[in-house]
Amino acid sequence: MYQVLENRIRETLAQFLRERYGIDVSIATSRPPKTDLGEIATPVCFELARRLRRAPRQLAEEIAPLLPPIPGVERWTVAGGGYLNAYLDRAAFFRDASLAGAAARAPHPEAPKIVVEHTNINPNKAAHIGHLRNAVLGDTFVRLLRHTGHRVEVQNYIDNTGVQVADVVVGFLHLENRRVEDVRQLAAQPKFDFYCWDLYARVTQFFEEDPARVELRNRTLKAIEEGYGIEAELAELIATAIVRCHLRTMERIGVEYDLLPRESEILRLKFWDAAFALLQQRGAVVYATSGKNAGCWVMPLSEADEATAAPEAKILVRSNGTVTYVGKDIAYQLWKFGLLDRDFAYRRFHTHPSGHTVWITASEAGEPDAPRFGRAAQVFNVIDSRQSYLQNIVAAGLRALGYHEQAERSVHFAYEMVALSPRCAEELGYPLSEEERRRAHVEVSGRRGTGVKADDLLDRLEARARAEVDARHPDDPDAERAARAHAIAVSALRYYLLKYARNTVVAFDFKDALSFEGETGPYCQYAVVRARNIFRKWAAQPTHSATAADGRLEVSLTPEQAARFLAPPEGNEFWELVLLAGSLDAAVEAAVVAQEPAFVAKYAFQLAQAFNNFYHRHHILTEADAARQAFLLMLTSLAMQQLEAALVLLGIEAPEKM
RNA sequence: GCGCCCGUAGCUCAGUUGGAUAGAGCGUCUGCCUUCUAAGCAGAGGGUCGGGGGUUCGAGUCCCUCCGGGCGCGCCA
Repeated sequence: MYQVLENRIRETLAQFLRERYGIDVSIATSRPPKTDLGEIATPVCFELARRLRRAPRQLAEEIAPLLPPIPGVERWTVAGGGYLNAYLDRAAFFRDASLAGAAARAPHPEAPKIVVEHTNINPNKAAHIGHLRNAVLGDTFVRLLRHTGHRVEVQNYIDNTGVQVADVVVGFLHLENRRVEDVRQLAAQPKFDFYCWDLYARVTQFFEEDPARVELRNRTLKAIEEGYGIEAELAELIATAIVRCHLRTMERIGVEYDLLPRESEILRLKFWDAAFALLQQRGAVVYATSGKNAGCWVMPLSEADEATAAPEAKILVRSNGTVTYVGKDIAYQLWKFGLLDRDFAYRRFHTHPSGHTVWITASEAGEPDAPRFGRAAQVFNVIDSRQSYLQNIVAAGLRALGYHEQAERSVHFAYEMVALSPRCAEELGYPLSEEERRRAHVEVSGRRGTGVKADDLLDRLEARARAEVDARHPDDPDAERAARAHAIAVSALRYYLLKYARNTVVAFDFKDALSFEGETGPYCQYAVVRARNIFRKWAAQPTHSATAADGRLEVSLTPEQAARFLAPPEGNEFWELVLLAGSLDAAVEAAVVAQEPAFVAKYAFQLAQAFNNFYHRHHILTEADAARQAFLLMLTSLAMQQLEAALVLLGIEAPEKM
């Protein structure tokens, strides 16, 4: 609702200034520090003052009385050195916000498609907290985009033919001397991803002990890429089993996908050949005949500099003819935009708990009723910021092909890594040097098997939540308590990963992550539960049960009464809650524009905090004045609805009881 | 060496195209449960926004510079 008012004010003001002063200026708006000063302010007169060479305060005083009426705006004042401050019609805002609710905008079926690629875990070991941050950020951003009416396709890229899978294959074959059948049995076990986590770390050690063993990896990788022998068979087996483990893990926190594109198909269907032909055709790659890159196909990244003699270039095809990761990524990015003259075949792979189907790519025999994947108008790649160099090269590749618009619309949705706080690393038994102990954080290494596994963390969160739930509601059915503990655990985890801005390194710490108090997901859920309790008890009163049976709040309150309860000064505290509750749309829009899901997390917490404060000060069920009680109920309803909606966008569900 | 990011309260972090008196959580201390659930609320204390210079009506925010820290820069992915 707030955003609607903001837009009205911006448009009206811009038009007014154009007509009266002949000036085109973008109108910035902000929230005044206190509601005494109004609800929406603009410093536009300062900008105007510069252009017209007049005093800002004088201009503001001249403009304020002349502004045309704006629906929802009661009056204007001039404040400070020349702010124009709008005072909203409180009762109208309350009514409109309550009526508008928090419904998502329906996407147009023909709207341009946005592809969001996230998760992308190497299918050779269990997921860890770093992967959780990726998935939670990506998933939340997808929810925000869909809520604002965008058509979104979620892709989770599976690098099933890479070095990491090859290493685990080497582990099974040469470290453990397993046969395919042995591995097949292991892969059917529930914690196969944990098994591979340890094996992968052992393989890393195995290579370090004797560098000559790397040859094993190279042979294995080649067999996997070309798809022959026991190695390829094992790689397929392992990667598919691990992908299923990852999907299970992500389903625990409410993350779902549309498509799993696999590297094996990019190879088999010769996506690279098509991309390479394009790159050659348009002169975007050159064959190096001399220098350190002799024998390779490279993409020049800068003009040859006479001073340095060696222009910057990225190798796309190695001298042995194999394609680098970036090369394959360029091909994949081209496919996402529908710029590659080929497509995958698709098969159903899995059904999420919601009933949604996840598709996987195939090289042949696709199912005929598969949706049309790819052909995006915009692509977000959720990848940690350590890969920004490579993401830039992918975009440079598109530009080199002349696809400037698609390069612009290739967004690296970057976020900083999740490391461990030194305390946490020591808790986990990793030895630290004196120097590391003084650091803000220490990096984990999947290669060495250090880090916090996603499922372990979730188990701990659920156990902790379960203990809290059991202490409060020992007599409730077991299944209900388990479901609530799960909802609380998910909320704690998702909020913890979403409250940090993307460019903040998260120094993971069990104490913070396992907390259910203060700025946490459970705190936000608790506010919703408190509101629900009020309605449950209110509806249980004999005189109300009839009206509340359909879940809708039916109380009688005239606009005049609402206006009276919201009037300053006594009504200010209510008005501030109304205003905040009515600002979800503005928070979501800001989050989408800035690509920063943390904005919505912060908003949810603020609203929960404001509601808890209100809850504490006003006892609704014992309110004697019927009109006042009706008002308080409506206010509670508004705050609850908006908070619930904000939480759903964060992937958090409030349980009935806590 | 080059590139990107960060430096705000004891700790962890917000601070939306530059805007009004810089905020929150945790921790510390003090109060509040016969009340709609205390996973809560209220209060106290805590700041040269890393240092210096500049831009302007106005800088935590933009520019320059220095200091400190993180991450990249491979015929790995």
